[in-house]
Amino acid sequence: MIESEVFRALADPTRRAVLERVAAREMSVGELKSHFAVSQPAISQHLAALKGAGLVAERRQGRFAYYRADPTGITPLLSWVERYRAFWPERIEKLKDVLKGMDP
Amino acid sequence: MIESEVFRALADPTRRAVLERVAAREMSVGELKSHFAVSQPAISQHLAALKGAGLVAERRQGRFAYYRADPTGITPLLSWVERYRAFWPERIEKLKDVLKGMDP
DNA sequence: CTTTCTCATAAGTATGTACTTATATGTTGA
DNA sequence: TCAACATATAAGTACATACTTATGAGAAAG
Repeated sequence: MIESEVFRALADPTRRAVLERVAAREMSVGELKSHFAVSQPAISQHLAALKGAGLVAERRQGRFAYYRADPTGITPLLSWVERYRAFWPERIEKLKDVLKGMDP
Repeated sequence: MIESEVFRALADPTRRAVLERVAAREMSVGELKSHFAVSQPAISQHLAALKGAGLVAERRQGRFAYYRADPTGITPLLSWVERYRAFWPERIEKLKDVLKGMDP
């Protein structure tokens, strides 16, 4: 299930930090690695997980791989939250509007 | 970190389903169990994880334990999403309003 | 008191995950 | 052509997690 993949991808703090880096701006694996205390394969593995969850996109150029966050990636998460509407009577209505404003 | 606990708690599909049940209405462990194909200890363990993440609250009455979803529990998740503001220029502003409307 | 119930905890197991080092794949520049 | 580079993949390891069965703790009912 895609929902589970997104939640699982975000459950790891290092992976969230990686996502936040590539959300700030597109970045190569090497530059990304320079910000973390883990090996290059670990970064590549985190990126693969984020990509599998639809949270990042990849652009290949020569021997470099540039990653950036995909803004549509957290949609499944927001959709899941939206399903709490019955539980959160009024508050959730505004979130619904946010979802409508997003690309489908 | 509480963020990680929330994401980890929600990463498991059974646990999300449990949370959705107790979000619909307060329920005892036994009744909750009747909706799932896992053992009673498994349900208790899922509830302990959800409680640890602040997603459910417990009410004890005699030999029964009643669980209900805690609406403030997903706040860390929404706060994390809100930190994407720089990445999602306009869309996220509305989500910010949602957070303001919530109990702190 | 003792049995029955509701639930939590303990202990064991199989699978998943986050990392490592080593190596493979493909690209560039000397 | 080939050596250095950037990244991905493979394989191994330590720890986490999702389950199980067995048992413990407390409340209710006989």
